[in-house]
Amino acid sequence: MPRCRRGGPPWWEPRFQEAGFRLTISRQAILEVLSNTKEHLSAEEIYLAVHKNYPNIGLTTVYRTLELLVDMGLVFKFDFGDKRARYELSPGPAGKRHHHHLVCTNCGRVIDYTDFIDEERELLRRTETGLSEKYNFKITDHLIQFYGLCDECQGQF
Amino acid sequence: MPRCRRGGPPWWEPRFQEAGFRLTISRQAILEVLSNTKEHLSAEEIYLAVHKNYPNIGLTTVYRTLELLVDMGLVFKFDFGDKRARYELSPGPAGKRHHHHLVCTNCGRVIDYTDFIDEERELLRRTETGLSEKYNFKITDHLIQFYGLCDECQGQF
DNA sequence: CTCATTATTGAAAATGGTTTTCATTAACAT
DNA sequence: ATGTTAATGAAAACCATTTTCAATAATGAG
Repeated sequence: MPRCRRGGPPWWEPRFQEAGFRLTISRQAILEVLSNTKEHLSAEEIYLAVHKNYPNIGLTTVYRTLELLVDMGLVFKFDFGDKRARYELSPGPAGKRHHHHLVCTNCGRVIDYTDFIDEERELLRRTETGLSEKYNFKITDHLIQFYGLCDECQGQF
Repeated sequence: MPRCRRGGPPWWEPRFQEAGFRLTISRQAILEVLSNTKEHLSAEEIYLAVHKNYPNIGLTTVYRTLELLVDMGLVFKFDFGDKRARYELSPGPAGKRHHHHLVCTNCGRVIDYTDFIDEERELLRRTETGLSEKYNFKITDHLIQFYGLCDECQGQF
């Protein structure tokens, strides 16, 4: 079943207009899949989900579209150490909050957390200022991930 | 030319003893290469460096050894987004300081920095405590990287 | 020191996620 | 509508990494 949208066009539509890219069926389908999941899907998982409704959309297109979406900043690409890239729709204008990830090194589970983002933002600000002065390096992005054992996996050790 | 060591056995030797692994020529050669560079070498680069002195050590062994060293905690494995893993000798007992990385998204240059590590440690401590309580997640490691434009690449945009 | 045991190794082949090629199709401006 | 050009699908290529398997070397026992 579709998510609650008030019929209006999805927020990413103007982004295509501006950038001059065509908003094709494939691209919409892939964005739909990403917007309807809380998971961190791999390219193949996205392909399989899209394939249910659009059996003629190929894996190649999924890869190409994801690359485009990442370049456009609509989608984030992550590496959680399981040998394949995983994708996640960016928070968007009024969407999810910015978050980071906890990765269980035993079972691979990934937990999103939005707590402590404020502290991290403060760290980021100071680091950015400092490093910018020292190395003349302009920070545009950051990656913060924590690794460890999740609830269920702690018992095993 | 060899680094200044006072002839004593390298610090990683006992780690092999304890773990019950054999400290073979290959493993020593690879550790030597890693301890004599400031770069973030890829498996192939390590292979090429080792190959100069030990032409009979194969790439397979380099991969296998690196995996072992990472498991033993003697070496860190990083992904800077250039499609291959890069390796770095762990700080060791009296070695380099713990550091994080600045990655230039234009030229790929990687800068190590040890500044602000204290702030990060503080963030880590608080985050660890908080997330541990909320999700019962035991943090054992973290990955913090900043992306942006290095000194030289800023002019291009 | 010698031998047996078992970890380690090298070469070649396999793996598997991702990218490229190229002919075909479909979006969009006019 | 229609032409231009971006976007697509299928198959092949790519390429870092892993696996296979027979050969070799490190270590402990005697």
